[in-house]
Amino acid sequence: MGSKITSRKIDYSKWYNEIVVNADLAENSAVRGCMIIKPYGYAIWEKMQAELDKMFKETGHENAYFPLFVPKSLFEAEEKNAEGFAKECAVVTHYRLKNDEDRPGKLKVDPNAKLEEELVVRPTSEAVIWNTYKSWIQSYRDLPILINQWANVVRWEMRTRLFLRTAEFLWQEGHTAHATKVQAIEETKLMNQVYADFVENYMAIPVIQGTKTASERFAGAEETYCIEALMQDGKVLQAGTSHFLGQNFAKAFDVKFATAEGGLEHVWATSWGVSTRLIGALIMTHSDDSGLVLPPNLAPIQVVLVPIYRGEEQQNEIAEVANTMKKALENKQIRVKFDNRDKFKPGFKFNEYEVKGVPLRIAIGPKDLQNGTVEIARRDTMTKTIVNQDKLVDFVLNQLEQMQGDLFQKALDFRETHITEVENFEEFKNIIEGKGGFISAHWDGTEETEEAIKKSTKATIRCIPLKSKTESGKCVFSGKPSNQRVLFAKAY
RNA sequence: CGGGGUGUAGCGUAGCCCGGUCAUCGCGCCUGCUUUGGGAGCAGGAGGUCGCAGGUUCGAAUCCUGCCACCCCGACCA
Repeated sequence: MGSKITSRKIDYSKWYNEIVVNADLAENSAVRGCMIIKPYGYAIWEKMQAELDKMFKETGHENAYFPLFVPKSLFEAEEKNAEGFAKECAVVTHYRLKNDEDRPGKLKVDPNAKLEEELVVRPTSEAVIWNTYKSWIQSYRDLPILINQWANVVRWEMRTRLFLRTAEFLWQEGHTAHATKVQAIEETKLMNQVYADFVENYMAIPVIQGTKTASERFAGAEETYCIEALMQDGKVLQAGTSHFLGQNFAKAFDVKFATAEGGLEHVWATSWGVSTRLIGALIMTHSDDSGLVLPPNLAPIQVVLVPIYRGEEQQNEIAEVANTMKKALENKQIRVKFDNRDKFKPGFKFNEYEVKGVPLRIAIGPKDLQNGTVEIARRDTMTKTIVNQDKLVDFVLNQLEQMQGDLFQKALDFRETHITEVENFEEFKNIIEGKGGFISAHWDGTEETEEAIKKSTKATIRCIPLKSKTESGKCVFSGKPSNQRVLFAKAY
């Protein structure tokens, strides 16, 4: 369990649920496969939102909001996209309930309130947005359109998994329109880079950037860029995608613009998104047996102050010192909580904040008052240090920065030791069944081989990495010639 | 939709084979006192249509039938 997960036999879902429930992050909802995010978990999401939003704006994007309901006729306009999502759509067919005469006090759907046209609850918003863009775009002067939406979407998956694949989830979806193919592809790559930067720098999760194979591509996309992250149990999670949509949506929704040269052309599109699935990635990358471990850059509470005292007089005395420290730390933009609740003992609080993954805990007791010190405990290493009060602020700043870097490095080391180059299919199967992680292998580029490997091992091609050298070799499955290695893994 | 499993207090559970002081225990909750440098102790207390509906029986949490819900495995998962 926890950080020492090396065996594939461990019941990972149990470990995961344990952390989630203990950490007050979420619990299963009465609604099938949906989730309830408690305030503390939501605070993490808000922090992620804030940082991502900043990055989107720095790259020229604006926020907007589009409807939750998509009329079926609009939804089916881009055929590939519609087909890809058809099997997981929640559909609104009626708009009214009425009293059930057979069961007093109960309601039933009013058959007279059937909608003329069904409404699809958005599984993604391309359709409704491109229908809107049609009226916003006439000239090259209207381009590019660089819009992002923060929203919820619904995908009626047959099987759900908390945070990783919930029926309803929160996300952001960017939808851009460009005058040229080159610009659209640049946008696609740019956002892939933004995601990689965010996930690595804020979440301390190393990712591999790459492109998807045709079979793993987004329905309706011509190219899908992704970031893939390795979890502690050896499985891989797709953490974010950025799609080059070509002119597919422009053609489906008839979005044309007048060029500077006087021509009329379809616009080029991209879409990109990350979701609350990232919270799952965060948990599965850093957590250990004692609960969550949050990277300082994301932690809603970075430092918690726990007083230790005997009697009201001493409590007041310590509270005064603690409040002074709190102010000093807050002056350096550190997020601090002083937990002066008298109902709980220190040991209880220590445990509580460990479960919640608070990076640093400062304990102040009578000994510290006497010595002018505090005890500082680090969540990731579980080490304690006695620090002089006058050096507190510098120490904390330094430790937060250190911890952010250490968490990333630890995850990176784990990943680097879990990328295995293999040359034959026997080896391939052994790694997948045993060690797990990424497998770097040659692939002949055919869908048949990809499918056959998936059937035989459950491993899929996670991506064709952007940073990979060309190298000639033989396909690990078919033996046919190949000029590049791709990354295989079992995925969530 | 297939295969397996589970429904007993807010949560986690014992009891079910073999029907009869069996509604058990832990956590949590409430009151009081003592506690506070690693999840407090003691004493007292509140809280349950045993998933639902039938049936068998003198008697059902327990046996039978049907239904419902949830979980796990699979199919599915841009």
